[in-house]
Amino acid sequence: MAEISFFDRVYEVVKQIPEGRVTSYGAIANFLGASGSARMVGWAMNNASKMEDIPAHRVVNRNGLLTGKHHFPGTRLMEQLLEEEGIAIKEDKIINFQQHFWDPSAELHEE
DNA sequence: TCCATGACATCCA
DNA sequence: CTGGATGCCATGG
Repeated sequence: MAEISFFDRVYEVVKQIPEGRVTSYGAIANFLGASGSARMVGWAMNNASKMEDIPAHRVVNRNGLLTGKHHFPGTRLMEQLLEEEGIAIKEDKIINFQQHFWDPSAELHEE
């Protein structure tokens, strides 16, 4: 019965990421109150890869590095999508990552 | 129940 | 900078 999994939490947050913005796995994990379980966030994204409503390309690691680009179909799809939103990519990492960074715990709030 | 894996984060050499 | 090791939590076999 509608048991809310950790993934669902991640999906909700990721889906709320505005365009031209990005966030980190740790930030989401932290927002969920599970700082350290950032792996779960990434894993959730793996499952989210099949979700069309999950802009996983807006989720990167804390370095702003496109660690998950290898999981996208194609080689440059992730960075391409980000560039489409106005985010510059250099060497698989986001330029001015801090500038595009979107902190859910700062912009969002508990349900 | 135990073991292995995972799109991370952080520390140390 | 690179590589190895540890922690953290959840899922699957």
